[in-house]
Amino acid sequence: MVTIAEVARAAGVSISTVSYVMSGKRTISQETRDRVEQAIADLKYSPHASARSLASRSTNVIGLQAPLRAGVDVHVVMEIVAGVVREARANQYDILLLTSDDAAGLSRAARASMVDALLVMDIESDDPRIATLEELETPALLIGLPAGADGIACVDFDFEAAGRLAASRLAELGHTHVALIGAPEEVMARHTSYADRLNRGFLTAAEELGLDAGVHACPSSQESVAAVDAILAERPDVTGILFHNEGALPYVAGRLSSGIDGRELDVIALCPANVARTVPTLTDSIDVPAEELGVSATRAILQLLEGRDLPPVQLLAPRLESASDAAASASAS
Amino acid sequence: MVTIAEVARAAGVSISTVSYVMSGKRTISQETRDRVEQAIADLKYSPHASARSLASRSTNVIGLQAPLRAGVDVHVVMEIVAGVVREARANQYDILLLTSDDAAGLSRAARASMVDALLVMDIESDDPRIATLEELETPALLIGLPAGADGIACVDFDFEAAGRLAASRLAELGHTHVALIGAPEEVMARHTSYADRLNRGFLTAAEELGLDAGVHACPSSQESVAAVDAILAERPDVTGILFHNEGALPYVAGRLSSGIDGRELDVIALCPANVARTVPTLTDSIDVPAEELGVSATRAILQLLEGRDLPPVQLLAPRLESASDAAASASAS
DNA sequence: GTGAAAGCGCTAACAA
DNA sequence: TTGTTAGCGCTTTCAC
Repeated sequence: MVTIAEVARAAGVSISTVSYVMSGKRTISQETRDRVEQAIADLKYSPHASARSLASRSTNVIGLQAPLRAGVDVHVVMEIVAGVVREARANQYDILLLTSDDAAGLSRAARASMVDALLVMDIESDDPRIATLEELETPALLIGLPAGADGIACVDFDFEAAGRLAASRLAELGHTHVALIGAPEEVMARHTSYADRLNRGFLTAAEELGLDAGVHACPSSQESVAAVDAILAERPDVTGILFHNEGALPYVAGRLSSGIDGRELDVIALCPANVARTVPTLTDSIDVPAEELGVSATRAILQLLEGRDLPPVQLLAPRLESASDAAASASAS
Repeated sequence: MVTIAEVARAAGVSISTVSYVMSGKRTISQETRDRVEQAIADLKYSPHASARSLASRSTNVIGLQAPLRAGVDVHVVMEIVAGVVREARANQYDILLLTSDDAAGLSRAARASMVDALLVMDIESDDPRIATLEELETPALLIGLPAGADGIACVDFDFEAAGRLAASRLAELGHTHVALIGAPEEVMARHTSYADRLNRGFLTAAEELGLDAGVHACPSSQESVAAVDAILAERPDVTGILFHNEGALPYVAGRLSSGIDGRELDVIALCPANVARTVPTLTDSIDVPAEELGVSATRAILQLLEGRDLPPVQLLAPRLESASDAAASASAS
């Protein structure tokens, strides 16, 4: 193990000079800087992370609590995580991966000073972890939006606006009977924050627009086919659909796009653009900018770490993409 | 921040006693232990991770390099990661998440002493990161199996045996013309270790059994439907299929199970059991025990950390599950 | 522009 | 069975 002392000796300077060359917190003569940097390179020195964090009282690590189990929108979770890791690394931070469904894990990491900040995913409308986070002195940020206003900053995709956007788009297309086919029963039951908000946005906008609207749960399995058939049978006037169930999408996409029993349907899928692109028969879609969300959340928490102020809630606005746009951008790339 | 010194003062003992109470490396009288533990609880003390790792020269952190981008078997990756995190936590280790496609990230984490060991996923047959790992003094383990025997231990699912198993099962069912419909072109082209091995196992076993066999790439998108049709058109005698493409499975499952143009097909899907369970029309499947794989890999690297010996290659054996078994276990749970 | 030295909060000899 | 203390490798005052 190469230590800072060896680098200092090799460069013929003091330890503190080496430290200041690395941190840039002091002006150093060009000549000295060169010698030190040469020594660092020659010896392949990298500072010991723990020693550094013990002395500086910061770890340059962000704790990320992500839902890892298959079931809920795996692609979305993966992309958010990828965005978080990428943006963190771009700012000299690393990511400590914490298991979900575990409030204790959050305080453990924080109290052991393993992390400088916490990023928490998979938020429920009334999430028990929020109380834990509020007791901690560690900066924290939610990727999600719980029901109550609270002391923890939030960053998320604006699912409520997405619901409204879809409803008005369907109205614009002339539909009077619309349906949101969404998350599986379990997710709805847990009041996962995004499902609640999407439902609300869709239903309120539909009501304002005078549409006959309903929300329907849907399994993320092959059984989605039968489920969708049942929904359409039960509501024979429905011709406009907002579909938000990434797992079920592949099963039902072909069926929906070709219409059912001669009934022509317009389907708006709410999913990441690259998922939508794997389903060419889709008509419209609303992108869930998952990676961008991870990036935004990370930027926000980095702001907190710099002591800068932050809007308490930051929502990424939805954008409608018609299939022709998607095809165009796909062929362009 | 509560320090060990405050705990010591509160309990009326020296700081080393507190340390030894926590580590159990010294016998402590029951009375003293009680007082110390009480003080720890009262003050909500948790030891400072960096201070501890600086003094003890170990971090209790394992670096995990995982492929985070959507594209390759998202469910499988997630479950492996979940298994790793779970098993690591059960043994007092945390997981530092490193971005993939980045050999430099591995040595950075190792040389900064951020991790005690490295776990590397998404291995290609001839992976450039192996050379990097061999230069490091940090224990490392691959989840995957590169072509050449090398100094780094490997744990993986036995894809080659799975290929053989599928071929012989199809032979047993009476098929003489079989096909492996597998990963997308890009994955094959990269020589991802698992794809290479699956192909080899399937083809060699088929040859031994006198089957007419072929391997076909398949996109993980809706286009898989057309791709599969093309494959079946091109090889009109094929009636037995090993299907290994989780992304495409939902698109083609129904079609394959119902037979095509009156041709009856037997399809064995190679995918995690919980994915297979979401596709009720599947006949046979071979489980990819992804979470178990993560657990095994983590156990193996923990052994390395304890200085115990390890078999250089450890492969989880495939098991065939018929659809009736799967249905039975699903209804039992 | 540079150096000396006092910690940061622990662990693990060494001593009793 | 317990206490004292010398580090672990760095950052950052304080001094020049």
